[in-house]
Amino acid sequence: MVVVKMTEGVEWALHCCLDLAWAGDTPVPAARLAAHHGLPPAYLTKQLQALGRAGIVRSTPGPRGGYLLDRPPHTVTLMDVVAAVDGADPAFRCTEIRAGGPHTTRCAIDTAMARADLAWRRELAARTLADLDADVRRADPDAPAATRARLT
Amino acid sequence: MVVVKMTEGVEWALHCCLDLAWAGDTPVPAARLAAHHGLPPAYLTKQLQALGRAGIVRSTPGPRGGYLLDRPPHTVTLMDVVAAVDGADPAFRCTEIRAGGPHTTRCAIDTAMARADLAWRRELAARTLADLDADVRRADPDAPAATRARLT
DNA sequence: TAAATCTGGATATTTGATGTCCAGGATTCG
DNA sequence: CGAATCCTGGACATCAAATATCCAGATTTA
Repeated sequence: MVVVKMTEGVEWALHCCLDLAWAGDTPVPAARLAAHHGLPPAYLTKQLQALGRAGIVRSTPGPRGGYLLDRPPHTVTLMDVVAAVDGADPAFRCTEIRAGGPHTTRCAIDTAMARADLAWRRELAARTLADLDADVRRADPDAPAATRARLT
Repeated sequence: MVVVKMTEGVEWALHCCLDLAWAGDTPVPAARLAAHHGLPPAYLTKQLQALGRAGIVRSTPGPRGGYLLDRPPHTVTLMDVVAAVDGADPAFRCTEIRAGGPHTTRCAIDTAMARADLAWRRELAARTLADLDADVRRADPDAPAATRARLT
């Protein structure tokens, strides 16, 4: 019974994006990202591919290949990542059709829910990977370098 | 693949609460509410019971019994209904434990998500059944009376 | 007492997220 | 060139939660 539900995949994707931001221009194989977080590699692959289709991440095949962040961290919002992995479908679509006339007026409940959903998206769109990076450095300045070392 | 997911039950519960507001002090049986919306009666019952446990709705058994809204419409927020039906659990709990020290610092991703969730809840907590009623009357002044007539 | 209605638990069904596997293609290195 | 590494994409299996059904009681009205 969860109100705002996000797939686990979003959490993984966000962590991986931050990891890739720290890894810089060194490709990181999906298997290493998965191992770093203790995740099933075959499933994490799905999220990475979704990020790739969204243009957030880029991949290079072959030895020494792997994934790279394909855009500067300050241009990738959390909403971008969420939309890439979980889709950008409307959150709440009320099925009631107003019976009053020929116009299909939007149900009042639907409107209220859409407004709440918009507030949620706006909040996520206002924060980027660069913001997360800054937050982490504030709490633990060594964490990014340590992660980079473990991944590359 | 839905980002903000709410159970269908929430939609039903909201519609029923509005219906009960319009029905005033005349009890409406669950079966009639279900028929009005074309919903499975046995399942709608569950949502109504949840609303009852939350003190939003009251029930009276026996013939001429049914459900009543138990609080003035302007005191029932959409968040109240959502919490009653879907629970008020934390929306996003990031599993990463910071490795830096003895403190279990909250992960930056978790914090960002919590902020977005809060914005969503705040929006829902800012609107009441009375607001919805006003919206509906603005679009179709006769709808409340018509619904009341069909239900009582 | 008989009919109407709610209560709450047990249980089945369905849907979507989660997880696995594999055949194929691209790239690097020896 | 050949082998190893790595990604791609689809098909499929599993599992948890929402959805849906049913029923044996309890309560109230008439």
